[in-house]
Amino acid sequence: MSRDADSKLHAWAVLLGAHATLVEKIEAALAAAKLPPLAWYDVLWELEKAEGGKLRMHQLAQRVVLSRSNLTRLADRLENAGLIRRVDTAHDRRGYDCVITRAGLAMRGKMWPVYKAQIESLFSEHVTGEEARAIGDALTRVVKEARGS
Amino acid sequence: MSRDADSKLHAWAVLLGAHATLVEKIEAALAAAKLPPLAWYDVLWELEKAEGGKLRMHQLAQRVVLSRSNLTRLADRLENAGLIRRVDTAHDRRGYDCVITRAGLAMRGKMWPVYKAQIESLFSEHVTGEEARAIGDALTRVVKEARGS
DNA sequence: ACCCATTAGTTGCATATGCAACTACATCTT
DNA sequence: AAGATGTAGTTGCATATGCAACTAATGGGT
Repeated sequence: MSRDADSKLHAWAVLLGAHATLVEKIEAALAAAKLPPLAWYDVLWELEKAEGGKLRMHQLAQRVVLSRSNLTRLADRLENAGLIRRVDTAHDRRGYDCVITRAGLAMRGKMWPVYKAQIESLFSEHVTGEEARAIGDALTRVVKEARGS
Repeated sequence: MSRDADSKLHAWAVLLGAHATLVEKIEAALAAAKLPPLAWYDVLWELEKAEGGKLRMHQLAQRVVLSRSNLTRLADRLENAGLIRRVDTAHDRRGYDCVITRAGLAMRGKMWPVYKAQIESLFSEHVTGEEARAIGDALTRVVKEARGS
């Protein structure tokens, strides 16, 4: 039991280290290809996945796990770059829909191969299929609990 | 094979989400207990683990995965708070050793229970021992490769 | 011994981030 | 239908972060 507890704390520590190391390398690869940072990718991807390519600001903030104030400015930059647009919604005059533009779709398309290549060489290559499934299952459960309750 | 590739990409995506979600919650818990952020904990812990409670700046930067410039200022804050000290090393007049102070040890001791409680309720509770071992093993390998080559 | 490339660490600058306060609108309660 | 309460999003401010340029010291090659 204490053995288990230790291996869990250890797993968390290693997860932190792996995250930091890989994200740093991925950001470097994107920058080297003169592409925007990972945060931009996340926003574009969430929008592209969403029904009609649009989401409300607060939904987007939740999905990319950013404070709302932070998302406001991130959205400013993306809008400035022409990759998204803010359009008024019919039903709630307080808020907007963020919509991905044609240029946004193109940019995500350009970022993905670079990103994917990094994930594969840094992560996938060194992880077995079984481990990947364990990671996916376990962390899906973790996220669900953390957000649900 | 494509099945495997997908589950690996998926695992990475979930890992990113889990990291963001949990770190956010842990930071909130530390702040609520009027304790310093996670980054401070990392520095203190690396120093405490190290031989003689001291490390060179660049070693510390590597271990906490921070750019050197960033570590300079993080160290400033910690030094300012009396938790670490910078002392000249005998052998290299360019650099310093960062040493953890008595107050630094005490602070890490105060932070750990709060941090640990969060890890357990957010992570350990929802992960089996087997999954934890898979995560630890796989990501240890990943980090080693990413840093080694 | 001397220069050159390298390494350690800090700083200027631009950008990114979170919190709390704010405005504007929506919704609930009575 | 009016006022209280809550929600959407933005902004001011303080802090945090990375990159590139800088200073200082080391070490290797000749």
